[in-house]
Amino acid sequence: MATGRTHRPATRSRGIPEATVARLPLYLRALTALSERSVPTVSSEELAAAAGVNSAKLRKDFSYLGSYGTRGVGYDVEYLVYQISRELGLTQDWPVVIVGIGNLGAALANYGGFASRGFRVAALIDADPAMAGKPVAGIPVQHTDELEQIIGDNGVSIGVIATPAGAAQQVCDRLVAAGVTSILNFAPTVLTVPDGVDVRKVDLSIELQILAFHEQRKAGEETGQAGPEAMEGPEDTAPASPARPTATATDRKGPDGDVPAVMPA
Amino acid sequence: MATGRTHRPATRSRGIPEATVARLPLYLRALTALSERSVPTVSSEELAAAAGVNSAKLRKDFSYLGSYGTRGVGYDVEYLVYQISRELGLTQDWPVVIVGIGNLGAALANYGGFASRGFRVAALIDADPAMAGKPVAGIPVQHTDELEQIIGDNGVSIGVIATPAGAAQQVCDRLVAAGVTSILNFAPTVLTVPDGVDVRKVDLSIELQILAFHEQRKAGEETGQAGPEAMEGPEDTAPASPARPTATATDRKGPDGDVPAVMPA
DNA sequence: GATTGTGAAGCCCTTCACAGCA
DNA sequence: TGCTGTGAAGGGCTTCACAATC
Repeated sequence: MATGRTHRPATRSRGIPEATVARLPLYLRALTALSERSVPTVSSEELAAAAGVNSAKLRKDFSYLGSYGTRGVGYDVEYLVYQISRELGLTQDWPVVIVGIGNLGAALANYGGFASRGFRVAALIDADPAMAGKPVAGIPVQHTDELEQIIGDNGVSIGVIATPAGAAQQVCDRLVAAGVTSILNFAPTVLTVPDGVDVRKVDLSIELQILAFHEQRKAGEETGQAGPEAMEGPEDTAPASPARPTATATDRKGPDGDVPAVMPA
Repeated sequence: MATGRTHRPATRSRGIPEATVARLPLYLRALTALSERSVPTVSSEELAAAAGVNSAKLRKDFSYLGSYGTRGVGYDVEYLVYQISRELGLTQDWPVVIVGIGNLGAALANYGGFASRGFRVAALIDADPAMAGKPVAGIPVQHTDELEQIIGDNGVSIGVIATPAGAAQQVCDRLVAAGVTSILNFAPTVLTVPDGVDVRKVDLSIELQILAFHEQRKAGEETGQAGPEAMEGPEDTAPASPARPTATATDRKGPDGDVPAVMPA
């Protein structure tokens, strides 16, 4: 997962497990697609396939919301769309501000998935005075000086941070002080927030690194190697392995053999 | 969690739990920052704070990699940076292609976090002929027709999909056929891939929906309400609740009371 | 004295398997 | 008969707490 919760880490929210909450948007998307095709009902098996999960998990998830299905038949699509939307709080309007209108901020502003799900981009905010007034996705960018005013006037409780890493904590502090209690952070920084404020993090490079880990293992398997320790060692392009500090004869009990000296292939 | 694994869902990779793998990039970032400040050693407590996790978890995570610390002292920063980089496969060069050079694709191409972590943007690919040759982040965009050629010539095994939802599966199929075995998907679609191909998903609107869920609960608590079912009901801005299909007197055994008729406040 | 490394306990989540119901 | 809803079992991850080590 590309993400990390910060607040309420293991607390069930009104009996609904976090893991279930995280899947509700997935179900909602699949259901919306069915709804647009005017499909009246759907079985747990079909819906699970569309959402990319297994059907037992889906039924368990729905059981936390209530008994919304009909045995022998399945789930009514429209009804379920409504119930999940309600549970997620999407039947109300959520004004959102995006801070940091670079490439990513602009991408977010243009992202259609927001408007269609109860979110409304109330304002775009950037620290660059040259950006002020310039329309992005049809919304004029406003200067950071007006941040507090904007939050207050629009009753914004959700903020999106798409600034460079260096500015993120400061922006975060101002958002929180102005009344924002939920933050979606795209900057590669760990944000510190007071209790009662939720932070979710999306980190593009972390996802790639996780993929690289698995990719490396595949490469190792292909060539009959066991894993990364068979692949590594001083490379042409990489810095040489730093010597173990304070190395003795008995330490370095890694899971497998010790550091080999040559990189195969 | 902004993400979803698709392949190897619960399989430990060479004894390293998935949850641990997902945190290694976090530790790596914190360690890199310490390294740049020339900090020689760090305790599990300090590093955990910098990475935003608890120290017992961090020590457990590192224990899967081997005994890389020194009791009574802590961890050697440089040594740990190298070991984690190696474990993640970042000591080698990973050529990456980005398909779909809209706002998001451009943001990804410009994202500095890639180059600094062993990833190299080998090519930018877009279906729009008007984009062809146009430089983005200093790299000329190439047309989709050349996709297979590019993958083959550069030995690309990791692809990033930043296209609209409708094009994602088709692009995915072509990437996989050309030899890509890891995909980072930003399109709001569930991708179907053959065994042996990893997909990770980053979905911007899902993260916001999860925040909205918690935000809604906070609002309910403030006003002394228990949860969403106390907040919902037909709203001015939302469509009225669809009637339960085939409703009888005994069904609808939701976790709390039944659907109220009026929205407070 | 300080801090790591790790068995053990507990918790949460997933999966199974089937009773219950339309 | 077909499919949902759910207790129970199983597995993985987190947290605790302390022995081992520097």
